Amino acid sequence: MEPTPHILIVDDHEEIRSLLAKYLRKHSYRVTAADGGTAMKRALQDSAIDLVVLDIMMPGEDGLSLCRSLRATSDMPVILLTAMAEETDRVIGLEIGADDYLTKPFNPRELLARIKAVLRRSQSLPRQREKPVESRLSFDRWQVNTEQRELIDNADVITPLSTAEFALLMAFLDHPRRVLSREQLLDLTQGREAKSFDRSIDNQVSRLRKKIEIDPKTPRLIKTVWGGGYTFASDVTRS
Amino acid sequence: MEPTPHILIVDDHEEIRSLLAKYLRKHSYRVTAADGGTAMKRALQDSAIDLVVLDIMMPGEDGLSLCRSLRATSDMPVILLTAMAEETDRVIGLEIGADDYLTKPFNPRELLARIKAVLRRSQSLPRQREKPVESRLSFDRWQVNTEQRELIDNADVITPLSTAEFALLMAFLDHPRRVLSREQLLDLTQGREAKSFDRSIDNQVSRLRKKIEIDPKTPRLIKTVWGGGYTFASDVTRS
DNA sequence: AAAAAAGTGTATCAAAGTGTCACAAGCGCC
DNA sequence: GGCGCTTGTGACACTTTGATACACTTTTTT
Repeated sequence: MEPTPHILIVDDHEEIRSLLAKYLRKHSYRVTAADGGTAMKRALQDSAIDLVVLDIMMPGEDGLSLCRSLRATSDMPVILLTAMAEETDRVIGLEIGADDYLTKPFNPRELLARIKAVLRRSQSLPRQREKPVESRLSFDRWQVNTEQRELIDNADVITPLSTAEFALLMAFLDHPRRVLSREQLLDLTQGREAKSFDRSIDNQVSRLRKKIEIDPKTPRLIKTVWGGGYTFASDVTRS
Repeated sequence: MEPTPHILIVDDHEEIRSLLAKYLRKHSYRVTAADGGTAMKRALQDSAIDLVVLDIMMPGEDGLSLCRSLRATSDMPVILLTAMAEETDRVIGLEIGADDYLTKPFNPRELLARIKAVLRRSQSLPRQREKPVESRLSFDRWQVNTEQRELIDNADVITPLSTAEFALLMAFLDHPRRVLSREQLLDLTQGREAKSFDRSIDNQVSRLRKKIEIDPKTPRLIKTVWGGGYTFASDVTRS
């Protein structure tokens, strides 16, 4: 009974990040997006990542060396993306230890297939992960079924969550008791930047509150921080 | 709209302190300087510091152990300064958890660049660890639920607090029986500097008094110190 | 002691930020 | 295609906050 795999996308292009994130989420993966090496390392620290999709061409520390350093410390599965179809790149990539390789432009469906394949392969032989896998998340009076993306009540009543609601909830559960700005939440849930006057997070918060709060008018779980964002005000336990 | 970051410089050399302070202020950071561990701890208590620049070679308690103790209790970003370019020092520094590292002599411009980089990183995604989970605070006839950001009466009546009111109350509860100037309160509650003729703190005090004082006209908890600021005139107990 | 200056309390107002409803575009699914 | 569900946008009401104004208090000056 595995929880939903958690994919980390590392790419400096905002559109690619959000496109892939959206696509993979729709196919019920959990997704975190990072715009470079620094963000990648932080995400690996903060979350239990199962697979990394890594763009090779990035400003700053480039993808190949990131992949190499990743491989130096763990056996995290990696799928490389590149703009060039150079055979040499392919060779280098696989030599470095990438599990698979895709050249842009590619069909998201193809990436999905590769991800499935790599995960199946990597899960067949047990690997040691950076963090123990969490099986069940619970907070307040709720339990989260991350596979079915639904909430379970004390009384075993099931409340389904939409893709966006689930992503938002996971962002909060990954960072409880911390003020998350709307920008951060957008990045965590969709890997995209805010438009001007972006109110989508406010709306999702409103929708999520209706599902998890006893009285949505006076929320006790998702607190508003005026001028700052939102905070998840409850303990989260993994069991 | 982020407030200006507040940098704390810890160095025993007066010239270095004032030089760096001047330079960073010119680049519109807010700067506090400390000549050693004691002053550093006081500054961390009294102000909302965003990043510490810490000299490793200091008489008394040395920089490395200061850095270690800093890390033990918080995840404050730290940049270390050292006179020696020893590789071992670098390794030790980063192992201890410093975010970056600079060897003297260095160009102030370079320090500036590192500060920017570290702040960007530390603000991009909040870190995993956080202060120890809050206990219950109580004073006078009130109990504070810091998680829910609300006040609870003797008779279990709940009084909600706005974001700013809660921040102000926490500033007082962290420094009971001490005179806090309006500038300090602004820094502690919002991490910003006062505009000219800034009366926002006075306003918030007025609003907070209406909620916590029995008779707001003759306050017993938040006392005015004429020409000095305000004082919280009650014991605070954590349970 | 009176007058002036400096500092404070708070009502009032405007601006900024937030909650949420209605609606439409998009998508998946027959 | 048509239906239902999801999600972002725009709109509007409401809340929170800081600025301003003025009355009042405390201190300083004369």
